[in-house]
Amino acid sequence: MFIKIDFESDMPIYEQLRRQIIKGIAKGDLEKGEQLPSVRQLAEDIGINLHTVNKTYNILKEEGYLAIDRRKGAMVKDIMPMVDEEYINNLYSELEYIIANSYCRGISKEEFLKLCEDIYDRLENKQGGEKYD
Amino acid sequence: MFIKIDFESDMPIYEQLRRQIIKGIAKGDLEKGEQLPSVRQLAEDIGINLHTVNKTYNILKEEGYLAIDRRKGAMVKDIMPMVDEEYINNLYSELEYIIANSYCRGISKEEFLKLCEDIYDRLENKQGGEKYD
DNA sequence: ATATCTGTTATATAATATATATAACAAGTA
DNA sequence: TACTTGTTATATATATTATATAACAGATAT
Repeated sequence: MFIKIDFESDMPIYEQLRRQIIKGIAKGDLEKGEQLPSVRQLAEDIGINLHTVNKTYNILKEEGYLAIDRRKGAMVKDIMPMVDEEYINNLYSELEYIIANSYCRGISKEEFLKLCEDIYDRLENKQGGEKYD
Repeated sequence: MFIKIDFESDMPIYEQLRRQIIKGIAKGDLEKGEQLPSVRQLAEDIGINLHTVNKTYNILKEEGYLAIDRRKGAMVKDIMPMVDEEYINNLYSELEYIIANSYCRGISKEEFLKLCEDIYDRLENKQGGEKYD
């Protein structure tokens, strides 16, 4: 896999892992229906504990990203999770904070939107193969 | 003050407080040079411990938002913190995650940019008074 | 001078979150 | 039978978060 954990980071390992898997799905590095490594395998690859991987997998299952089959392990769901009210509220509040912080520091609306646009474009180009790098 | 703490939240109190102060500065609810309540006063108002407020104030001082005078207390700095490389890297990585999450859930680039634009506009209109609500 | 207000420092305590280690289990597969 | 899944349980260690209490230096107001 493509996982890189920063053991010096303030962010918990299980959360770093969770975010990288979501990024992986968004980029298409992880395709829908694709099998993920077993909790033991991934834990060994990264050099962390099996329970930490298990925690991440279960959170992602709860969020609607993964399906977990007791015998086959975890796979990326065919259908991605919904945009419910809770998600929107969270997104709004998170963006409100990030934008407030950027705004205070003098980042203009245009700069900020450009940054978001670039990130979005980079995702969409990655979809369906490695046409661009 | 305008602080509302959610004691059920997973987010630490000191971090909720930190974000609300940053939002307050961005909105202009807290003006540059303005005095903040003393750590004891604010702690009492919110119903939390003095040290929790103190922690937030010191983080915000470290980040360049506040100046703390031992005798007068904390005030909003006249000059806002810089956009250094560390901040940009953090912002990028944070947005990359948020956008990946939104993208997976089917939020289009246009929807996302519109949301950011609205949040930005709302901030800018709040500046310098209550012209709009 | 005295009382009162700042932030600061120190110490202690409790609860929770994070991460690991080890072992065992049920169920499916080779 | 041996090996693979995730799962469950137990235990332990460490770090984070939050609180409580007390005291201190320095400035300010009465």
